[in-house]
Amino acid sequence: MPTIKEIAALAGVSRGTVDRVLNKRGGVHPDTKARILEIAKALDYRPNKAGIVLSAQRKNLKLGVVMFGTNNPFFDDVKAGLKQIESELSCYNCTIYIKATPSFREQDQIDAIDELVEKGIHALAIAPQNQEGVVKKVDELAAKGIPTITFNSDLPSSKRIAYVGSNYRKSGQTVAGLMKLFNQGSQLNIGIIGGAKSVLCHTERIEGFKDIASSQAAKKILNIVDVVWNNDDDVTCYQVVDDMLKAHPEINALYFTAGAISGGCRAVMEQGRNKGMLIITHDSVPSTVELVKKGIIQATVCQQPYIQGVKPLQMLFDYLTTGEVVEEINYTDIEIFIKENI
Amino acid sequence: MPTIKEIAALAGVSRGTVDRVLNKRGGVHPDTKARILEIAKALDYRPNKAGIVLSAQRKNLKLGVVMFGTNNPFFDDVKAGLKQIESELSCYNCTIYIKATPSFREQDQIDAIDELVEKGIHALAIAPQNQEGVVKKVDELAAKGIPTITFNSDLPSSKRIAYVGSNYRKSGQTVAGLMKLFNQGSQLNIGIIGGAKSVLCHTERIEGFKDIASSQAAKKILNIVDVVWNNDDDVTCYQVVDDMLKAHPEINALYFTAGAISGGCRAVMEQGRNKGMLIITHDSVPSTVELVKKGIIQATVCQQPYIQGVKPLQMLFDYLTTGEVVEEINYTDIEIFIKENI
DNA sequence: CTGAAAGCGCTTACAG
DNA sequence: CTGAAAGCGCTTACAG
Repeated sequence: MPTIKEIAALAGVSRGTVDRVLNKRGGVHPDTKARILEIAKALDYRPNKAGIVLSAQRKNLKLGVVMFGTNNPFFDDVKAGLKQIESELSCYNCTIYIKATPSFREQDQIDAIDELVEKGIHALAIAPQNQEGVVKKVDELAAKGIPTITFNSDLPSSKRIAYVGSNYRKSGQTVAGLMKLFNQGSQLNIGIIGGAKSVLCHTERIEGFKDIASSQAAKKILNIVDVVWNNDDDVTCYQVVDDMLKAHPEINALYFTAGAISGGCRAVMEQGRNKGMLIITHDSVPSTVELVKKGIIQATVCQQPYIQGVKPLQMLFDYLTTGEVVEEINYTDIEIFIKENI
Repeated sequence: MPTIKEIAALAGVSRGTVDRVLNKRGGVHPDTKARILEIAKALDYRPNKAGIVLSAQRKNLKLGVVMFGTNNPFFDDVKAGLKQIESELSCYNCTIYIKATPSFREQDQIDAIDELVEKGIHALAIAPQNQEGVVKKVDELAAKGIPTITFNSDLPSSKRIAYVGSNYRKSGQTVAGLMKLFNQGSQLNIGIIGGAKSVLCHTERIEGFKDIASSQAAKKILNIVDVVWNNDDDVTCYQVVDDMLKAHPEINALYFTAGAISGGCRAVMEQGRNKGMLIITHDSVPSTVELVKKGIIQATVCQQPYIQGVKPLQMLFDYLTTGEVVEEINYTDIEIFIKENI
């Protein structure tokens, strides 16, 4: 592998000059520049990451993380990923600041970002609320030269450099596909339990489900009877499912598109409706895993939460140190778990 | 983060001495050693990987890879993983030598290992045939100080330091679990198509399938009618499936536990038996993906082949440079793909 | 526009 | 048993 030192020797210049050219720092005579680029290309130069990272330690990088919904157990796995990458990056003199805003208030998230900027962060990873103020704030940071990566939920209209998370529409399609397979022939009368109408990922999953359910091939099999909302709250979920099942004795399948699943399942069991009831959910919080193992939930479709914690910070660190171009859309895998592989 | 330099200053010794203690190179006065260890512990010293890797470049590490079944398209994804990690490690002055032995002959694989040792490899990654001679060879390398990691297929009785690959028994169980869900209530009469009786992973999958099929809960639903072998060969597979279907008109489900799937599916289609036939397979070679998309195959259970290429070399490199303790058993995820998420 | 030097953290060969 | 020095590849602040 060629090094900057070798290129410098071949070009008859100093390593500093080669560095200036290769990293586009400017201020190099065009002829010298051309010569260096040619040699680098001929030798197929690729920078040595260990060298870059070691040198970058003097920058004392600071990365900020902002996320909402701290009290949702889904985020426990995300946090585990954050802890892991934090421990790795701390060896490189890189500090992570995490701000979790329990509420869904726009201003809280904006304040959190401001506090981090105050601390001097060089880049931001955010699980954002889909609100205009947050988009504006992200664009503001971009203008200041602070790159942002969204995770778990995207802000496609903002100037964020990348997104790491689920393709929610496709995961809703996958649930519909599973239901189709799980009940070949006979009809399913389906109750859908969403989280909140205002949360994009919950509605996108339902859209995805409908993509398949309303297709020619599935029209007669997947019959959506009702859609209710539980605000990710267990007590509410118990109530709405209890009501829905009483109102619709024909329901024989449930699709939980968000959290608070166990409350809803309790209603199913208390009404003695779990026998013959097909239940598919998302994510693998402990209470869901328990219900899958017991056979109450037949399948749960997951989105690699751990990776959602690790990858954004890894990408930002690489971006800031090696200047690596980042992939814009990084969908996590849509993983299907049943009793046997959970 | 504390560094060796800082510890040396605090202990009043040179960095070389700290290095000797921390990396157990011996030859340090017990008192000095104790003092250094105490300081390192108090400061929670963790070595800087960038420093280690940079320094390790002078070792000019060589890693060997041996794998069989080159002509099996399953290994294309594994090879893609190998290429990726090879490109990464080449920046660190680390060379990868790959030997693919097309045959299943024991001696070929042993010869391949010997050639690599001749080249001076510091460690070996091998997708091994489960044969006594290979086990002995791996133990021989271990005695020489050359560590081995198995991938795709394990040699648990050997002195290999780790395994990266599928838990085949569990993946067979997962297929049975899917079949149970896919046909709630009515009975499935199942034909199983294995690869070769002598290949451990094929038989383990069948054992796993039987674990579930013979359980109290599934006895009446999952009825295994016949088990045939195709030697991972398309022509053979067409023939055995053709015969099996003719002999057993009651068969309404097929479990392909190995390769050569498309040949078998052709037999199903030519007999007009695909309507109402539940087919579950393993892995995602292009022809299988095609059949899943067409709806001929309902689901395929995969084992992260790309990771099986990347991880063994990554682990060996880390082991040789940082001395990191390696996890012994590294099961890859059991991934379920259906039409919607493939 | 360019170079020389120091430094990031770790390891190694040599000298004593 | 221990230390001083050089080196892995890259970047940066300074001098010219």
